[in-house]
Order: sequence, then C-alpha cells, then structure tokens
Amino acid sequence: MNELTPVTALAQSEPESRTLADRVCGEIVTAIIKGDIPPGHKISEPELARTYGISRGPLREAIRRLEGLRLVIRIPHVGARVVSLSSQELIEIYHVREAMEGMACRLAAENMTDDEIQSLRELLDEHEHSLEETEGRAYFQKEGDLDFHYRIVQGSKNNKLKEILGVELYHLVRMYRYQFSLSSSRPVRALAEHRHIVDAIQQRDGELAEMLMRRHISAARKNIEQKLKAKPEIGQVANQQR
Amino acid sequence: MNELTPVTALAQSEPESRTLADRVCGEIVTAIIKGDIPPGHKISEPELARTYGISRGPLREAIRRLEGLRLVIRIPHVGARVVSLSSQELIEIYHVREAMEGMACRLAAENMTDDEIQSLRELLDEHEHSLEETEGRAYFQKEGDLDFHYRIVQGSKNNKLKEILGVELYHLVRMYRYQFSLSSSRPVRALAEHRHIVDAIQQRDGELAEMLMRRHISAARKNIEQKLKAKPEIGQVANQQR
DNA sequence: CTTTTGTGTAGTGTTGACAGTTTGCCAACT
DNA sequence: AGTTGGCAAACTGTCAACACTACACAAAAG
Repeated sequence: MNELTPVTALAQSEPESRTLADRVCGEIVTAIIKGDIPPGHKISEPELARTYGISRGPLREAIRRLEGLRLVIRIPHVGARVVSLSSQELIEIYHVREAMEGMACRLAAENMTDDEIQSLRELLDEHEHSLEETEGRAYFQKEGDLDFHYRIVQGSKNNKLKEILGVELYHLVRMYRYQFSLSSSRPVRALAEHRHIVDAIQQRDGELAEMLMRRHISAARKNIEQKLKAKPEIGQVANQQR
Repeated sequence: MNELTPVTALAQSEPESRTLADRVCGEIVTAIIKGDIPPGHKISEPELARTYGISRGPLREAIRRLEGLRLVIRIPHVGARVVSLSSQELIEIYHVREAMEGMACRLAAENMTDDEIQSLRELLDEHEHSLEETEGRAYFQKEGDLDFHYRIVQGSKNNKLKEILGVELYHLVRMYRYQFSLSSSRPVRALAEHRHIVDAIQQRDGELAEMLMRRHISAARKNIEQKLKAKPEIGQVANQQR
C-alpha cells in the first residue's frame, strides 16, 4: 500500500499528476476547502472548463469524483453544487468520528509499531513547541491536530478505516475549519488529551485508548456545539449564488 | 430527504432512471454483487459499452461512480478492475461496522420514533416466520439481516452514518455474501440478538443498545473468521482473467 | 393586477472521433 | 534456450460537436 504522507500533503500535486482529471480534481478540492469556491455555489461545467483550461470530459469525471468525496452534490439535468455546511452535519460528522476513531485507536494500540508510537510522541513535542511560541494562534495547530488523528488512523492498519476517515471525512472537517475559522480552540487541553491517548497506546491498553479517544472527540464536539449555539447563524451561510 | 426503501431495493431501477449513467451504474452494481462480473475481472470500456448499448461517455461516469462505491479500482492508463476480495478486507469491514453500527444503534435508541420501532418488530416477526418455514435455508434471511441493520442505521437519523454504511459498506457486505454463500449461518441466535437489540431501543437505553449491537457484529465477525480459518483458500479466489 | 402559457437561452447528457500510452507478441541477438 | 528489443494492436484519456432538458422571461388571457 502506498503510505500517504500526513494530511497537509493531501493537498498534493506531484509535478505532473498522472491524468488531467486527477490533477484538476485535486485543485478543485483545495479550492473548495479553502473557500475559493464557496459552499452552495453552483459549479458550471463550461466555466470551470475554461478556468482550468481543459475540456468538459475530464472535468465531468473530476466532478464525479468530488461527488464521491461528498464535497459536491449533483442533481440530474440541473448541475453540481458545493455541499452547503449545516451545523447539524458537522455534529453528525463528529459522531461518526467518535465511533470510528475510537475503534481506530483501539486497533492502533494493538497494531502500531514502537517506532510509530515514538514518532507520534515527537509530533506532540513539536505541537507543544509551536503552541508555546505562537501562544495559541497556531495556524499550524489546526492541521497539526488532524495530523495526529491521521497517524492514529494509519496506525490501526485497517484499510477501510483509513479510506473512510482519510479521504472522506477529513476533507469535510478541514473545510469546516477553514470556513468557520474553528481553530482547535482548546489547544492546551487537546494536547494533554493527545498525550494521554499516546500513553494508553504505548501501554497497549486498547480499551482505555478507545475510551480516551472517544471522550476526546466527544469533548471537541460539545465544544463546537457550544460555539454554534453562541452564534447560530454560522451554519446557515451561503444560500448565495442562486 | 428521500427515504430509501430497504436494502433489497438498492438494486433499483425505477421505470426510467433519470440518466443513462445512473441506470447503467445500477445495473453494473448488481452484476458485480451477484458475481456476473467476477472479482478481479478487468472492466473493458468498449466491451461494456457494447453490452449495455451505450457510448463510452456515460459508461466512464458510471465507472467513476463505482470507484466511489469502492466496488472497482482504477489504475491510470490501465483500466478498472472489480475489487478482489481478501478475507482480511472482510474482517476489516466488520470492524468498521462494529464501531459505526454501534454508534448508529445508540443514536437510534434516542431518535427512532415509536412507529419505526414497531415496524422493526414486525420485520423480525416476518424473519421468524420465514425462518420456521424454510428451516434455515432462508435465502431471504441473507438480505433480511441487512434490512434489519439498514433500518437501525436509518433510525439513527444521522445522514453521514446513513451515507457511509448504506451506500458504501453494505454493497461490499452483500457482495461477499453472494460470492462466498456466507449465509447468516447462525440465524437463530442472530434473530434472538436482534430482538434483544430492539428491546433495548424500545427502552431508550442507548448504551445497552450500542453494546448489544457491537457484540452482535463482533460475534458475526468471529463466526466468519472461524469459517475462513476452516477453508482459508476462500479469500484468495479470483486472480483469474489475466 | 395576477396567473398561466409559450418561447428562448443556457447548460447538462450523450455521442463520435482523435491522440498518446500501455501491453502483448514476434523476431533477432546473446 | 533465454532474454531483449522493437512493432503493432487495443485501449484509455482527451476533445469538439449535437440533442434534449430545465429554468427564466415575456406576453397574453382571465
């Protein structure tokens, strides 16, 4: 299996990706995640074809793939739109993550190599440093948090988990974070929880690791729910662009 | 949201599905699941285009969609192949199901309506009857089991769960069952477990419901692991077709 | 003034054709 | 005899053109 690099590299583009559709698909993904193409926006095939300088054929395939990534939804004879972000959907995603990453964490405790665990510890050290320096602003922390979770998922050695979490949910999570500027928000506590999780994994205590991870994500979800309750209009952006 | 009919209807074809690609996609899905197109088989675009009497354009889109459903894998400039079934992958899927359906079951206990629960009970009654009559042969039981799980997932009212389990994993599970003739194998015990789960849901005991569901799926997984251990060659079929 | 119907335009679905790459085979060479 | 090189066929990726659907605006009727 091709070992994927951390999340930040999912925004990939090797010098010349193999096929036009693949490359354009990647570009559109980053455009959507970073908000260059706002949620709810209509995706016009001729327009995008001109933008990227390709024909409609490959672009249609790219859009089909985006549909598979749940980043756009298509309606026959009408067109494709970028998924509109409802706060409820975000909550749902966190519920799914709670279940799946909990399982991933238990499997990671069983299957991760000692080297991987050590590398994970070093990653947390880096996070701590960048946290001290930037004092919480930590743009990197946003992606860094996902890097941590990404590695745990990789450590589960379960390909289905890796597929679903890695290529399906994490894109959406990243999108939400960019759009809402939802920084991890409680970075200090999160980092401490991360350390406890790694401890459990190192002790090969799968049950504890699972429980800690589920609590960790559950806490993050509740944190987000509070934030959303404070300013509830945030989930209802983007009924723009007809 | 359009409420989907039970699993058996996923093999759909409304009189005239809206678009060619969608319709053909559905046909190919059933062909793959039923084994008409064997695992590992090369998918030739011109050949399939002739078979279904359409052009390569819509067919390519259908294949892209199959890729999204994880039923085929594509290699650039080489082509698409039906996923080959490894026994390990099947185990992995059951691990994922354990986590996700456990969560689904907890949410179902919180969110299912009384009517839905009642309907679920009636479904189990039907299963019991068909079980008594056919004395375990129960071709229907195979799909019936998935119907039960499908309804629980629907009852969770979590769209992400519904998406991932409904359109992604269940296709694969159905494929394995057809290919390996893995009937539910322990239908009596499974039915009893189903009843206990419904009981927990009706009592709105989410934690218990989750635990029972996880045990249920975990037991099914272990059952399959034993079967696979008995005849280990079963997972390594299909290196055929060049 | 409101509602309905007809027409026009934009855009998606579909088709066919062309170019580049991969693969399999055959022959020549070691 | 085994291996390597090149050649040809098939297939995938890409592009441009056509057909049909859906939506919008406008005009006419109630």
